[in-house]
Amino acid sequence: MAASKKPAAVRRRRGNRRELLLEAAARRFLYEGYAAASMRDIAADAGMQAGSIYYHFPSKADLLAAVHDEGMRRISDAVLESLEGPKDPWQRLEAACIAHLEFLLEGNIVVQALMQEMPTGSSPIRTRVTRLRDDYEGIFIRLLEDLKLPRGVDLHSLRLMLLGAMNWSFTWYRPGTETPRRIARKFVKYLRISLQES
Amino acid sequence: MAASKKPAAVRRRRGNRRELLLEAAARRFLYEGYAAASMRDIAADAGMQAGSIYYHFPSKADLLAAVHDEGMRRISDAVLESLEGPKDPWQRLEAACIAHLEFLLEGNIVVQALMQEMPTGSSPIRTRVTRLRDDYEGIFIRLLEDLKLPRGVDLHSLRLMLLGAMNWSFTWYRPGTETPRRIARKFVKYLRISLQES
DNA sequence: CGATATATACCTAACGGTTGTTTGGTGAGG
DNA sequence: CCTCACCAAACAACCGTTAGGTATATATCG
Repeated sequence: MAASKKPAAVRRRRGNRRELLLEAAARRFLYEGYAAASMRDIAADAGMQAGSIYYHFPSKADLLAAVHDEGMRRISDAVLESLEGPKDPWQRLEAACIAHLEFLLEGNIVVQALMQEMPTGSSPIRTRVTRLRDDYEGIFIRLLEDLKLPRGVDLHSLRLMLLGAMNWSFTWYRPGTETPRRIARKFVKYLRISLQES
Repeated sequence: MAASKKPAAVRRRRGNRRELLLEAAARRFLYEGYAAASMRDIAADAGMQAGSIYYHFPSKADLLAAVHDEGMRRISDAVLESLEGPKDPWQRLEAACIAHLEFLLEGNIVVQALMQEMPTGSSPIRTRVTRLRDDYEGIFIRLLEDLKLPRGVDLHSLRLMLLGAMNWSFTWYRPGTETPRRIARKFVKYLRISLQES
């Protein structure tokens, strides 16, 4: 019995389960929605009791906010990293779209949870989340500017169109048929054919 | 007084409040989400008691299904009606997109509620809703086929791209800046420039 | 070095409130 | 008189959250 003195308990150190909790919450928020996901279920998925969540997060709303923050951070990092290679503006846009879609459709649960539920009302949490989202979409604004498109093309609408098409794919995408990479390439291609000749 | 023999009570005949209930439910589902909207609030908006809902609908899930059915019916009718005028394939596509976006962004609450919440899980309700949605999107498939686009253009992806861009606009659209009509025109234009030369 | 204090990361149990739903009744129109 | 369309009240179940206790790891001290 001396061998099992501290079998797995040693791994349970400062802040270890917090990450687990975040992932469990993201999964529940994604599949059931924020309101329908109960703190008890989330806690159970993370292997703890409902009350224990409040050691890590002050409320359910803050849990959602934390999921959003983490998701935005991860997809932002991935997209920015994808831009380190290519130099050609169209290739850069394509690389960003591929990274965006791959993270959204195959990536971590935490990122996918972003699409399902926005903090409701006009809470301070919501405004902060909105700002994070705007910052992220700013990346794509800059990519479109670099394309040097002909006058008369509204970059604002174009960004909304491209990101909208990609984000909506979250609702219909099922693994196995098309890869996120190929979907992203097609979307960019359809825009490229038409807009490139300046 | 013969004219007001049955002043307002006559309007309260078989199934009259059902419509009101549907509208109230749609509004609550839209603004608060399905799970967060309570039967008591919905009933109060329709001017009745919570229990009275169950005279019209057997459960909350069926209420959501009814909202979906009604919403799909309304937007389908609107889009099909918009196609009665124009003959040119591109004009027909544009007309359909305008009708789609106008109904989605400014139209009836019942239609807007479609975008917010899908029946979760794999319930029979969900599969029926999904089938309705597929039928509707079939309209756009046919419109794209009529365009006689060059080979190599995947109509399936193109439909998903176009409808995705439009549906996602529901998340960012705010009245006052751009009209749904102008947004639809731009989206179609960006595709048209690139794909038309065959 | 061993004993003791402290902080961490939970658990257990309970709180008041809200949930979807059911049951039995009721008043008015046909 | 009877059916339609509701009301009033209650049901158990579940909700987010809180309070208090506890075992473990780490730091402090004699």
